[in-house]
Amino acid sequence: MTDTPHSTPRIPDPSAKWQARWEEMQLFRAPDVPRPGKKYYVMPMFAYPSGDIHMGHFRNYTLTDAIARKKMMEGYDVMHPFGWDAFGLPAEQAAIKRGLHPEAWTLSNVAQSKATLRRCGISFDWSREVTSCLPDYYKWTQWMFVQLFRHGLAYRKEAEVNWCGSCNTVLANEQAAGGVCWRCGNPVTKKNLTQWFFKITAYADRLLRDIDTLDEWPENVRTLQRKWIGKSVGAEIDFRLADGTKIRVFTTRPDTIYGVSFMAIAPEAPLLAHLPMPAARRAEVDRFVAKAQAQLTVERLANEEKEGVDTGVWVINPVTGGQIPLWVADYVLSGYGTGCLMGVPAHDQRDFEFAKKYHLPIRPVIKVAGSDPSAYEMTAAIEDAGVMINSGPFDGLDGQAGIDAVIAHLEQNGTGRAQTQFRLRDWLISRQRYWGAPIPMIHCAKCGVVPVPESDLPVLLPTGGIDFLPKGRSPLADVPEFMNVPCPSCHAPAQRDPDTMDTFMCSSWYFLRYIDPHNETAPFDRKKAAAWLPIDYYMGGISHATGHLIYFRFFTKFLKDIGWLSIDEPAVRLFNHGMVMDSQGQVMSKSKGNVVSPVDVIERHGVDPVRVAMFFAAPGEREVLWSDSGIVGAERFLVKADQFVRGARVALGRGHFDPDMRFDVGRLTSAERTIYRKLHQTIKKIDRDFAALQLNTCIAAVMELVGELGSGEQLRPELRAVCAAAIVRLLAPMTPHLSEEWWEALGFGPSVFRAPWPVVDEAALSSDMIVIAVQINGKLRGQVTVPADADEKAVIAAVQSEPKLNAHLLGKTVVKTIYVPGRLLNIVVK
RNA sequence: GCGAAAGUGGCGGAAUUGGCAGACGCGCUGGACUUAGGAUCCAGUGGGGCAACCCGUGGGGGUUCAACUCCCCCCUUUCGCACCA
Repeated sequence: MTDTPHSTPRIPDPSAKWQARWEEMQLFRAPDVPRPGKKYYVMPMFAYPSGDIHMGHFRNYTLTDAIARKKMMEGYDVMHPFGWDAFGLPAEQAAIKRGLHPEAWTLSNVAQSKATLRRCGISFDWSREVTSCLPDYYKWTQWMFVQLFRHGLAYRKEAEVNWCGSCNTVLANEQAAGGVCWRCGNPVTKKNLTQWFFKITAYADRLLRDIDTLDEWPENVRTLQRKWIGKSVGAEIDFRLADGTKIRVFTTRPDTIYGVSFMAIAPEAPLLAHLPMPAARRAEVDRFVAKAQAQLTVERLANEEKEGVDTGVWVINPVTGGQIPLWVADYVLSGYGTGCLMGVPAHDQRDFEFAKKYHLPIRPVIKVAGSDPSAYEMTAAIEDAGVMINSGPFDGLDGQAGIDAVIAHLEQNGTGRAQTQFRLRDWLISRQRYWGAPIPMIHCAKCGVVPVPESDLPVLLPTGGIDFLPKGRSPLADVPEFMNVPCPSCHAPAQRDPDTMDTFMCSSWYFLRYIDPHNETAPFDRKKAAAWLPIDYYMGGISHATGHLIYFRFFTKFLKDIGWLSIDEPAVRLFNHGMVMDSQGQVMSKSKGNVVSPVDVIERHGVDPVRVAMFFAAPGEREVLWSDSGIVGAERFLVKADQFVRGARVALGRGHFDPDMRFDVGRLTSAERTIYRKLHQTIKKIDRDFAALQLNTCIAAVMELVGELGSGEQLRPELRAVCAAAIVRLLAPMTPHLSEEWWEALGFGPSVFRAPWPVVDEAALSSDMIVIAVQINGKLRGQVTVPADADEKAVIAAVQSEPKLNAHLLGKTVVKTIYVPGRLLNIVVK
């Protein structure tokens, strides 16, 4: 990125001076316990230390920085902490590539990024910094694991899991969405492994229900979470083989039980091996299962054609007693419901397609809106609710009544019951990688799985002499000094768990550690947590909608249940910032070579002009196509503001003045009144736009004000100085260093962030004359200026006395007039 | 395929939520000051027209005195989810 020699006057960058002052006065140090009702906890998602920070980080953190600073000026005890999400695969991969240890690589990135953030003047309370790969942090990550285990929410099971062959590890369901690895994008395969899971499904109902309370979260995140949790209400129904073997299905439509014409079971279903299939069928089924299992998840998703094989086994419908064939089908998911479904082709489109392909009967049993599907050949399934037909004693029952009646019947006969299913799966937490927090569990031949006693935490990740190259099994398994420990319970020789935890475990509770980062006896102090929580403003990217943002809600609820927290939800408000792209609209990435470093830009222009340019480019939630060209306007504006502020001080002469002095509008000149009104309109606009993080229009408002003020010579010196003091403070969240410099130049101290935020003078807003837009037949024809208290009649009279406007009315009849007080008059004529 | 969001000058974006479309800025054009201008200042800048006016917020319909805004259909882009029984 080249930069032409300077085409605008530079404004001196006072950032180093003020950053040192802030450090000295501990401006950003949050109190241990905030004053009641006066706390404000604002945080960006912590960062993955993958190198130095780029313009995207700069944007995110200057946004929370601006919020934090405004809240300080509004008199809040602000906590604005930061930390490092420092465990995880990329560090390992980068370290392997460079021949470094992941820890060395990670910590050097942390140091580099931190230096840059300090250089940018972000108002983080560095005394609360957390780094998830350090033992004083992951000790408590392990502690969390132990608590989950003790409360029955961490368990081991053999399961078919998502495996990334490139990262050589298992992945959580959330990390394998779409059948590809979240980190490297490689297709995911399935493996049967014994792994640790967190029983997040036990919280599915609460996680879903409480989404309704998150009314300051973006609607799209709430929708994504609802769908991800995916609640389905219905029934489970037991079908039987002739020999009595139960085959259980889940359905949301028990009212279609008379329409079942086949059963379909997932190729992965363990039950398949035990079914009494005829030999010829068995061979064909085995071939089909082998083929399905060899397929990658992505391929299977891409294949819209449903395929299956008849097992030759017959099943009895518990309600009708009818015999139906059991098929293996690749569209049945082994992980959802029971891995087996009842095929109702007439009322489920997937079943319909399957039945068409394999010529299975299609029996309509639901009638919608009077048209009886038995009477014609169906071309698609009817999935809407309707009246039951061809259903024996249930005929005529409608919708929910039909569902309830069938469930009642099933329950009476012990062949089924009401049941709710979730799409959400338990959270697979173990990883076969080195760079993570060791799972604090010990496997003893005699005692089974025993948690490491809390007094023995942390289980240190060995750092010396480890071969951490991925081999598909845990590197720690090959470190005997780590693996071999006495059983905490019987003291016999035992083995540690060789796996490490998913990094999302570290990020599920970091917001709690900020509250009490140096506590050595507990993850955090409950009283401090009660005082600081919940997070008032949480800033992050949309990409975490169904991962981290569900996990940290889960942790919050769990910790509440075990008495550590008193809140149900971790964050009151969530804001998804937009991404920063290069000027072509491409994502910045090292491989593309289009990464812009904030350091370079800041060195050339100073911190605050870059901040202004970034804020001014777009509202906070929108993406920004970054180019240096925006800085030009920012610099011009800041030079003007600088001149105005300094000029105002000079005009006033020496001595103190009250920056919040009110003026009696009646005693101001008309020019002064206009400016005084504009000033308070600006304050009002900024308060409103800031709330939505539309800092672009906040800056535009100040630009307008500065433009209207000009040199300010038309104003009495006191008013001019008051305007200057207001501008300095209104800009302070956006231009913290320059505002400090100006605040000092105006004669105030010690920091503009200890000064009060300007308050709107409502009396200043009113005006004696107002401009009314005039429309004739809905078309804008001009304006009239009338006294502010003019009524409709007076405005009409003003229009008629304006020859240009009146010309439109001559020879016409006024049909009606619409008057929007203070805004607009529309005259409809014929 | 389903869902969500978006589409406004050459560009980034405004529009008090149904009330003067294009605020603010970049860029561009002309002028001033200048040895110079890539500084600064002044003026202009959606399109058409000498003008009165006309047209204009992806396209087409509709509701309304009034539509970027609300409703219906379509197109494009981006992002989620992707057989969840």
